[in-house]
Amino acid sequence: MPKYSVPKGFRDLPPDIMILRKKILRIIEETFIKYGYDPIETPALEYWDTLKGKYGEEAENKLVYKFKDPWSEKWYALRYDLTVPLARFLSNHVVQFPFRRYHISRVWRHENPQRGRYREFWQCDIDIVGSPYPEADAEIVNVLSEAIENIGLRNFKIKLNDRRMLAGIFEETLSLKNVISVYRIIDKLDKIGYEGVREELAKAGYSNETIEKIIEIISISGSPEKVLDEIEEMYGGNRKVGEAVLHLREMLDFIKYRNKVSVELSLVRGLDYYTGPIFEYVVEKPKIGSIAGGGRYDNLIEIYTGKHTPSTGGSIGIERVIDAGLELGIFRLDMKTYTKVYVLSLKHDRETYLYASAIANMLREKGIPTQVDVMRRSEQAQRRYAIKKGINVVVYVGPKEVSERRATIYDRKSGTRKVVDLGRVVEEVLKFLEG
RNA sequence: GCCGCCGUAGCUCAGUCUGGAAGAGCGCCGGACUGUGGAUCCGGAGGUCCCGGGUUCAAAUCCCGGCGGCGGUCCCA
Repeated sequence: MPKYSVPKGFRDLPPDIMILRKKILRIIEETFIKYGYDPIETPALEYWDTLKGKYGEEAENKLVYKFKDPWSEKWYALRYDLTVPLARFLSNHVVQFPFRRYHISRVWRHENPQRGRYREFWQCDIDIVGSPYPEADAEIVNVLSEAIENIGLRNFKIKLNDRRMLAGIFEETLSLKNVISVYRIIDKLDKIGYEGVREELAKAGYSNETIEKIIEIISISGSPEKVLDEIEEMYGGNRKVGEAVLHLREMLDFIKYRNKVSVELSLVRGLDYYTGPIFEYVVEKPKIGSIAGGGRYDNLIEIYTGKHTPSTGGSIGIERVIDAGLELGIFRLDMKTYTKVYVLSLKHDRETYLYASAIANMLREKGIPTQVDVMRRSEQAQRRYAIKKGINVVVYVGPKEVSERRATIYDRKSGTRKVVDLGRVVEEVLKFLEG
């Protein structure tokens, strides 16, 4: 046990992990930019009043980090997601609609940590503010899908539903009491199966007739078009259901990854602020929960700005993407440093070190990440260091090189060694790096 | 939050059952080795045995409570 440890559910990220994370984040960010999204950042800390009442009872009572500032006596909270801070941001800034923004940053949730779940994690969030139309929802799904695919994860599925279908069917047509508990139960369908859902509904006190109706609804499956047809036939008379079916149909027309989409009435999602389409990305193989999710929230921003501002968005959870990719063997933690070249000093005198430093600077000027010895270590110790770090090109500098104004380049991959004039070092090193 | 397993060096763990001097491998640092060995060998550093209490002549080991990690549940990214 280390003497000083980090708080539960929080982690340090050492260089090899950070190098992988940054690579993945770069791919995601490039995809976002390609679709016209621009970055924003907001504070980690918000006033508790800002976040209050947006996520649902359970989240706010147990999951949001909140505390009283001992100096000002004010209540603060660490942000729980990036969507509510966006809504708050809009009350302080004038933007042009559609406002397409991305936000890649940390969020905090006081949950019990386990596989793929941490108390501090990063979300890669995109939103379109201002559009009520299904093509905006479809664009979010397309961007997220492409980003996930660009990372190298191919075997994902997109579960799609609409809050209006849930409300129309369960709350209005069936007029169920305590719908939240029903949502909780049907949300578990994937894990416990139809029998499990039946049992839990019975345990919760619902009549057999009601249970069979619920089962009938959530067992509608097949292609998205077929599912929507059936729902419309059964519940199209309900205004909310009709709106949702129409919206999802139009949305599907714009989705490039339609073969990955399934419309599932058992998809619920916890956050209170969703009002229309909702979706979740899941991978089958590592059992890791969802890797991305989102939906439409037409009423959230109005709370902050006073203006009705329909919006839609979603986010990718980077730690789950990484955990899944590592487990599937798509990613490897094989890069320990960005450094490409190590300049090795064979003698620990001022002249040799100045010469080594000059060569390193020549390489750096060409943008080649280069290290020199600052430990005055033996040749062996320096060589071992370079090997351990996976630096394949070593430039040897000793009294001979200094007096002859030369350098010896050693390439570990090919095992070749070459003595070159000082003026040609950069050029020759580049050849080794490319070869 | 609840249930289960676990906690000994930076990491993986042995030792715990049956109480009696704190260990191994890997990693880290250095050397053998005269200037270009992903080798081999040698040496060195590194410990609150998770924390607190109890039992005992004696606790890493037994008992109680806490904390932390992992898996499940809940929920979600």
